[in-house]
Amino acid sequence: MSIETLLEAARFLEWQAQQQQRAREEQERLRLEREREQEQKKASSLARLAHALPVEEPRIEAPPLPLSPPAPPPAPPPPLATPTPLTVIPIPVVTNSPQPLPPPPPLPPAAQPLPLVPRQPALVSTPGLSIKEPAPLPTRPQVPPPAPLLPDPKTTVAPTGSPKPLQPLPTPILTIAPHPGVQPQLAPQQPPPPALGTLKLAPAEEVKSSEQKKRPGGIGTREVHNKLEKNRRAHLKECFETLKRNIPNVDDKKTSNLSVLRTALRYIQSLKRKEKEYEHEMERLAREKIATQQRLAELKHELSQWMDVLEIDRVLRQTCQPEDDQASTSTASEGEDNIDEDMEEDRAGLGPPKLSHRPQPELLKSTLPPPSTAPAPLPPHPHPHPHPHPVALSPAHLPAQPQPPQQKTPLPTPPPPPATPAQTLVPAPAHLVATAGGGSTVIAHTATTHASVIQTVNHVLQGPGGKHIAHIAPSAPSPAVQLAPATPPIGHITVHPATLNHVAHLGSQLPLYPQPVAVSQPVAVSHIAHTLSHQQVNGTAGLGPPATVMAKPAVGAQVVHHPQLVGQTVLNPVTMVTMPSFPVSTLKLA
DNA sequence: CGTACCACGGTGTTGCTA
DNA sequence: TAGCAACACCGTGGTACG
Repeated sequence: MSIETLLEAARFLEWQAQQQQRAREEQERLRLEREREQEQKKASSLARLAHALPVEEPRIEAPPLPLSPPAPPPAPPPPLATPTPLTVIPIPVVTNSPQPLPPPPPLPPAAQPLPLVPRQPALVSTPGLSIKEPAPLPTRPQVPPPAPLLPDPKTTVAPTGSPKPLQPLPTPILTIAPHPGVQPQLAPQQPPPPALGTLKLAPAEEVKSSEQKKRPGGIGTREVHNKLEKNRRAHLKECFETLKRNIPNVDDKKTSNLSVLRTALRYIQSLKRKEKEYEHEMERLAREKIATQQRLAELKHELSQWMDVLEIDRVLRQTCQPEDDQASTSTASEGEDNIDEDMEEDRAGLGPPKLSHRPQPELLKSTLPPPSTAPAPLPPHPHPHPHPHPVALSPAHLPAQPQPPQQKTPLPTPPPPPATPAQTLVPAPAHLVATAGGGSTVIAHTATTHASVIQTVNHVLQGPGGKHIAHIAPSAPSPAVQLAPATPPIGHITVHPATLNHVAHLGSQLPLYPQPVAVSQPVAVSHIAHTLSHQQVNGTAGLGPPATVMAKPAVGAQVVHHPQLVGQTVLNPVTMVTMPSFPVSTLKLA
């Protein structure tokens, strides 16, 4: 504020100086004109008209009024300096008004000018003079405000006439008000625009009191105060406009401040509501995300298990390959294809009905093809399922995997991936044991490294059976260590009656599977054993279409369905050992 | 003491209504 | 078109605060 005031003061001073200069110029010009006129008049009609003077005087006065507009500026200058040059100076000084100046020049002490001027000083003198005179310079600050405005009012007022100007005048000078007659002249000087209101209020008494008050801190403080208040309101207004701009759907100019506030309130409330809604939405999405991630983890786990199984199977087959050459082996398969293949092989003269070993290519093929290849696959590959190789015995088993038809019948639906914990699946070395004891062939095809299973197989192999084929394809890595923790009890073990003894030992021999071993349908096993003895193991026994194998009681296929052994089907007379913990565990004994 | 805030009153403008 | 209400603007005085 102080800065502004200073600036204003500076500007005022400049303006004042300019005004003074102009006033001087005008005054001089007027003087010259008057002098010239006077000279002319005098010269022309001195002798004739003695009245000429009065007429001229009015003229002279008149000019001052019209000139007054410009004059006013000079007025403030009342600065004594200007007047000095002129003889009139003294008068103007007192009145502060430019008008005084004009009158003096004309000297024509005629009627009007004189009375007016003297009155002003007199009236003002008491209150105003004391102030103005003592501190001409200090007074400037007060004068300035009026000055800038003066020009306009004067210009407008002056022409109108003496009476009208009076009203406007009072305000500026403050003290002048009382004198209507004087005011007109004075008005131009100070009547700055200072609010009309103030002017109105300016009745003499009030003005005096206010002036007195103002003296101390007076007018200056009030003006400053007004200015501050004005700035404050401007700022307030700006804030309202800013607020209005930030509120959507608000008319630019037809909304009052009150409506702006109300609209803003509503807008803020709506934003809060939206915020809450979005928070809830975010929470919901977060929960959904967590659930999805869990589901994804499960799927990954299943996939990893399946992949392990596939890998194990592949490795197993690769490893089995050499042995197959020596002893006929068969991969799990009950499909027609397998049989057909076996048949073909037989035709090819690969060998007797026994166990026909597959050439590696086939094995690889069977393994390589992804589970997807077999839509309704049998245990083998319908899905990378844990027990894709349910059948490991008959020669037909090896090639079997690819065959879809059979799969349908035997193992209806591949069980969902075992819920077994995600153990690290270590490709279990396949154990293929081929022994030719008493003309019987025993093939153990296992995809699990689990010691207990292998042990079992070995044990079984040692038994008195004819052909013993064990195909164990656990889905789980089955390292003993890993299985130990949460190994579900062995589901079912179907064993040839003759091998029951040995199987019975499983429970005890399986260090990791202390659980009792269940032997299912020993009767059926007998059939199996019987059929096996008749070359059914190799599939050449006329099992017929794999799809119907199950239906054929003669086949004596023993199918053990364990909740977790979905899709495991043993078409050939075998003993299937299912181990829940393992994706696939099949033990077939012939 | 300077500044800011508030309240009051006056005035001008604008839009609506009888 | 006059009257009215609503609104904005302004000046002014009082008060609180740093």
